[in-house]
Amino acid sequence: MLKDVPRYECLLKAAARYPTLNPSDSEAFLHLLRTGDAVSAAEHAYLAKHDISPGRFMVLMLLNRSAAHQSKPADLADEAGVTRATMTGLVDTLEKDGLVTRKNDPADRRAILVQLTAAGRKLLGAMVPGYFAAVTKMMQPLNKAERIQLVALLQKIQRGLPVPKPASRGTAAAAKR
Amino acid sequence: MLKDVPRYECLLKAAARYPTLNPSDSEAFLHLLRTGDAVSAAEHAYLAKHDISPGRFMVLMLLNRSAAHQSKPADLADEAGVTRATMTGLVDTLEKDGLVTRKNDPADRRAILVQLTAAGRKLLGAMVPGYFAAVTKMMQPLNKAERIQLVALLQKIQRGLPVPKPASRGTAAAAKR
DNA sequence: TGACTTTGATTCGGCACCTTACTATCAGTT
DNA sequence: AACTGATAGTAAGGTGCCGAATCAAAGTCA
Repeated sequence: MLKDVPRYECLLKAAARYPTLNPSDSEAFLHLLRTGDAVSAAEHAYLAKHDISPGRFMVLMLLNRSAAHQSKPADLADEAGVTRATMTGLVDTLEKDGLVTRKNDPADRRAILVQLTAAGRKLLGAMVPGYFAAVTKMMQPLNKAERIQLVALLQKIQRGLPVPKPASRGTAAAAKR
Repeated sequence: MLKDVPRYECLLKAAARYPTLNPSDSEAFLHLLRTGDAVSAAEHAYLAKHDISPGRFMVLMLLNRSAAHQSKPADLADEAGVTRATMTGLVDTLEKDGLVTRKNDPADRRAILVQLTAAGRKLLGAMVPGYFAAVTKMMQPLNKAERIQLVALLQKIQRGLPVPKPASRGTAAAAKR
């Protein structure tokens, strides 16, 4: 992802060739992509120290949040914003590492329940405090007022955007009616 | 990527369990990740209409920017922020689609030059105006003052972050001395 | 009940990206 | 000229994610 955002004057020059290019818009767009990517990379780097990917970490956090420490893959996929196929893969590797187990859902024989194991809870206990500390450190350069401002600006953009995509099946059907 | 950012009150509750969790920081962090991801997905969706990936598009844009419409893969990789191995793959598929060609660099027999073909220029001509228009549309919800504010906030965060990572080889050696 | 649509989970193939490990080539030192 | 070390490009193998296709089990409605 683009090592350096072009300087504003370069954008101005480019705008001469492309009438649809708005330098200020493009600048904001590029910075948003770039910073989002950098933050995401920093998160990835922290999680990698514990041998876990962002996707797997999210699954663990979602399970940890639920009272019974268990959920159906389809629900996890919807909450995490990934496809069910992807969730199958995530659960596969988590299970291989002994962090979750699969068991049959007594209420629906098609479904299974993914459950956090003791090892999974232990791993979370060991890494979650450091995770939040890392998040705080990343946001350090902004004071509280600035953070609020940032959230407000991001939300404005967000609302104008088509909902991400991995709608998979559930939401597609839900949207149709 | 997390379909809905948790509401602030949920973050407050979570903070009770995890002393290192700062709700305001986490909220900003989550929104940044989420919006960055959504914007990137929107870009991806636009480019997909022209059967091209963000990575390949970036290569075409970088080539288009240079006067001779040609560059060495190593330079492209550095500018695009990907590894050289990844650049080999990107150029492979671009070449397969006839958008660029590889030729030997007369000045260095290890190197090659990647060159934009007429088809590549034609494709860019057809899609770049729409691309910038889409960018502008995404940033529509923000007025100019807000965009400037956003860029300023993002830059503050950016500067506190470790430089992304795919340093590959060039910068690693450069940084060592 | 039987025929339909929906939903849950999975498999498969594909893409983009990474790291690691090579083979050429070049450039500086002795 | 030979030695050393950096650099150019690539191949191989792995990860994370997606879309499409498949199959079993529910749900729905005549």
